[in-house]
Amino acid sequence: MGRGKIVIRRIDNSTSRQVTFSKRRNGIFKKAKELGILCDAEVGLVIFSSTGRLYEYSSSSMKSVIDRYGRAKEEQQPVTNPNSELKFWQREAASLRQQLHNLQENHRQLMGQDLSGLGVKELQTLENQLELSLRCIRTKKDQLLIDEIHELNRKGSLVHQENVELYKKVNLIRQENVELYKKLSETEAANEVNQDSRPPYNFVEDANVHVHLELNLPQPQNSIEHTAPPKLGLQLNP
Amino acid sequence: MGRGKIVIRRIDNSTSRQVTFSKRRNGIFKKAKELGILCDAEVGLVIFSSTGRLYEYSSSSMKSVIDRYGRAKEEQQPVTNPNSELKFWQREAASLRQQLHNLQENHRQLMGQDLSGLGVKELQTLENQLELSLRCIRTKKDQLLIDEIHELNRKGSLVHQENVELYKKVNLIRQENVELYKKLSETEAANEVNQDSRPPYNFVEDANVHVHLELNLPQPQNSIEHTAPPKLGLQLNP
DNA sequence: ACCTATTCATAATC
DNA sequence: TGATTATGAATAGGT
Repeated sequence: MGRGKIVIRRIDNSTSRQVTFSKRRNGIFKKAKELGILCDAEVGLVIFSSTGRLYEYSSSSMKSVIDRYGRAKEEQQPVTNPNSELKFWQREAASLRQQLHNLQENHRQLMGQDLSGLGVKELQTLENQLELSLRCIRTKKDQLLIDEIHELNRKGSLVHQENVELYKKVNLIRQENVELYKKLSETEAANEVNQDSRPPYNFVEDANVHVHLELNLPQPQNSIEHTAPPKLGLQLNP
Repeated sequence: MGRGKIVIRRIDNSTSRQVTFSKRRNGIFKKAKELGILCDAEVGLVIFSSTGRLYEYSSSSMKSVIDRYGRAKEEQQPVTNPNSELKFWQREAASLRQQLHNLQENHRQLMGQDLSGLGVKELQTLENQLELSLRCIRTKKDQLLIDEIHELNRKGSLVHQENVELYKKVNLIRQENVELYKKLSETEAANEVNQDSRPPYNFVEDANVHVHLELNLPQPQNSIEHTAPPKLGLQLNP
């Protein structure tokens, strides 16, 4: 795989050796990565160049790989007390790893990956399960949205109620205003002072506002005759 | 570098994953050896397969490589310290348990359970994922079914072809029979022997069979005139 | 570092 | 598994 075939023996020329080292180091690192990804393997690779420089690659972390290596290499030490607890944890971890592995496979299939090796019947089961899940999730989502709408309506109602109160107050104050204006007129008439009467601007303004709002409320359903606040929100249960 | 190009991503099919693992593991070990020899480097390579099996190569000894690695990293790695070993396993188990727990939660949600605590946005994401999965799975299933139909059609064709050959033979033999009968009649006539001629039962029987089969084959598409076998199977690509 | 002829690794197939 | 082979990848040697 080059311009010519080479025999595998130490390259004498130190420059070529260095060049070849760089190239092949990259090559092997690439291969290591690919192996890890393609085959779902945990890979650790440590290389010291002839000059002593360290190069390393690990699919996870070098510490993890070395630890695992150390553990995997321990099949000696037959009978000692602290060993039994160690063994327990080792078995525990192995079991957990296995469970995790199984669940991961299952999970991937639920995600629609890794489907090769499944038959029509299994695919049908998966499909049914997913449809079921989908229905649950959609129901839940719709419920959330409906709840949110209800909540908004509730708040709208409160604001509406508040508006009703405010309109009542406005009416009262306006009434008071009218009364006061009447009294003032009477008093002025009694005093026979001929001044041009100032028009009640507040009153006229309020009336305008009132008419404008009435447009948004075609059916007044409460006892407040002329100053009802607009109804708010999407009414789900009228 | 094979019969076809591949993308570097986890191989779904577990059998091909294993096969590829074997091949590439050998490949990378070879590369590691060559690098060590050609470039006078110290190489350590540790690979755990997805099933947890350990494979290793070292140009010198793995212990030496790991020790040197530890020194280069200015860390001490007492791989065989029973106390820290115990701690490690306990942490490992805890970590695995945690991962398992997370995955289980995720899994349950994919199954449409345990949806409380999710917002509309998360539910929407889940829904999209499930719809995607569903599409994948249905595609896969449909493909399997279509493949099966194609296979059945293929077999049907073979049988059909065989039938064509058989019908040809039948025709030939019938022809031969007719000829023989004619000759026999002529011979008998020539011999002026006045026997009642026996009707050719075989011929009549064949004709009946022929008519019956023809009912299943309204459009004879080959040159065989009277004895074509019925066409089989659901024709997907006519 | 880049180029390319050549060897090599390996994906697909049986 | 193991063998085979077409094909793409790695790389030796050169600039």
